[in-house]
Amino acid sequence: MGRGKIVIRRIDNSTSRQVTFSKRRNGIFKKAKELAILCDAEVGLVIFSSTGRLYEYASTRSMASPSGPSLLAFL
Amino acid sequence: MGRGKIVIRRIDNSTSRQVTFSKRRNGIFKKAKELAILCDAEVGLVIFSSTGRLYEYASTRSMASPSGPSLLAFL
DNA sequence: AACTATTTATAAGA
DNA sequence: TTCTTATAAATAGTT
Repeated sequence: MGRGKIVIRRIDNSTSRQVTFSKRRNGIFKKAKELAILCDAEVGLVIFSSTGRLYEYASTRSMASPSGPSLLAFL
Repeated sequence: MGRGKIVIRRIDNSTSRQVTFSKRRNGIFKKAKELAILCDAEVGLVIFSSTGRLYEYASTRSMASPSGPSLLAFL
């Protein structure tokens, strides 16, 4: 899915890893939103980057915590 | 991404919706696993189908509940 | 951050 | 519901 085929293993180069993370994070959030809409599903997605930053998506209020969309803030 | 282009809105036909759900659910789980490995990220994904069935994935133990991977079983 | 060549995901069909 | 395949979409490597 790109100029070359890749093997699914940890990307050693930290710059490349960060770039790939950013691209694929956007991709998976888009997929999550599409799935929720197309299929009338409830979807919760939580991602912690290797640097510890949190990214999350909840398709519905019931997939989120009472105070907002911080699905797993308790961890 | 297929024989035709589609608009992202709820699929009315319940059979089609189920088929699309099954395909896209597999796709997003694959993406989640790849993201976790490639980018050394922690990923938690929870999906409830419109029929109420639960599907989930947690890349690491810390993304899952103590008793197993039921990330949001408390909801 | 943009660009494309390619790979991958998948919509429609069998 | 599993398999196929034409095509849309995601993205790896590049600039």
